[in-house]
Amino acid sequence: MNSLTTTSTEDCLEIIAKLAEKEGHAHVSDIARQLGVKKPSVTATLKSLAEKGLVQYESYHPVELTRKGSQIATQVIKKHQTLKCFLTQCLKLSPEHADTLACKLEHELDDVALERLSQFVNIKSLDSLLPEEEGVVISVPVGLGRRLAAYGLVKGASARLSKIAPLGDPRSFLVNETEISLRASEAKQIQVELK
Amino acid sequence: MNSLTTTSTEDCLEIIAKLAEKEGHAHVSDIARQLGVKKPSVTATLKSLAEKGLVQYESYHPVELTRKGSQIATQVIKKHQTLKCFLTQCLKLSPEHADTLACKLEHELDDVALERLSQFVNIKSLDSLLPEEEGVVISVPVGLGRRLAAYGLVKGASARLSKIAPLGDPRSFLVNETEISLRASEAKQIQVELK
DNA sequence: CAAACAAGTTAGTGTATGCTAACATTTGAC
DNA sequence: GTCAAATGTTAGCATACACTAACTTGTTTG
Repeated sequence: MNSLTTTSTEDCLEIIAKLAEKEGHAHVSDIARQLGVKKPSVTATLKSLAEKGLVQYESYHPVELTRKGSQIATQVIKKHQTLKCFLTQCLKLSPEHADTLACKLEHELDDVALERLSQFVNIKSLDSLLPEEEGVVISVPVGLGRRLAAYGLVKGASARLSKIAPLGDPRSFLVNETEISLRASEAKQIQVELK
Repeated sequence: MNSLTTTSTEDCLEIIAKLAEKEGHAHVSDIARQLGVKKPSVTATLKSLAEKGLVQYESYHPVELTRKGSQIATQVIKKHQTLKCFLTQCLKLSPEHADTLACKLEHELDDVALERLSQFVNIKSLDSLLPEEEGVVISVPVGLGRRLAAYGLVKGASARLSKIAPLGDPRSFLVNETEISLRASEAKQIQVELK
């Protein structure tokens, strides 16, 4: 009856991903603070996440997202960013307000609605950029973040297609003046907002 | 810590309001069906609603919304309709899909966001209609519904300002060819979508 | 390197929500 | 008017989520 992920499950994965990205590791205390709950609640949630195979977790040890967990986190973050875009740009809410609200709405947004909303606010995946289009990166999948950040491919960077590859898979993009080569499978997971 | 109304509380009030409007009374069985839960769950919810002063309820007797309950129901329905408008018109979701999703999102939408979303999809309150504007009624507050329906003021009816009253309170509207006089306080609660 | 502090966990509760099975009340058909 | 079906309720239970208090493990620092 229950889906695999409830609201708090998703929230927790999302925060673990963000912390891992930013700090390299996710402490129980930090998760608790971000989530606005007490530490024991986090411990309990982590156990349940571990049972579902979404994180790798042993008591007193650092938490890691599994592949499955990363995928869910990436998807949630995608929804969050798309909603935030809509809330700030179309509804003119403040970034803080938009974040708060997006956090609540993201769990209800199904995939079809996400797709439509993306189109509506002009968000594409990096791999679907056309030659003359330029976009601002708004989300990078969990896991790829650390590697790509080194090349300047971070949230807020602007990206454009630099070379129309000869049908080839590794495609080149110009990110903040720097040329980066990405596999199509990677580019597909990166969201950009068209100008 | 808890606000007065949780998701299921609001859902329940909303459904009671709709049933009362349509059928004149709200049966436990009907509420349960609409809400997608079993009857005992509804009984429990009604008790908690009664404790909060949102419904008048005695075992084996018909449920009635209190004034406070009606206000909340009206507000929830307003959010629902506004979201539905956005989902169907901007995101091109089917009416069914939009209803389902709106039901989930409506509980998270705060008042500021509702206000902005209304502006965005061009929804006004009836009392703010300008002389040349015409709008389609999309929600009528709980309680007023039965009376106004008699005059043709129902969801889907089109309305325009017929007489610019001399600053006067009872203002006249032309609803589907019929002239209706409304108090400003009433007109303010009726939502219309501009064409 | 040990004590003190920080970080994390366990145990025990509480609330919200929903369920099933069994019981009670109403209502309507004869 | 009585009794069966429909309707509604109670009791008992389960799960998700969050809390506090008390305990354990890890870390840091003198």
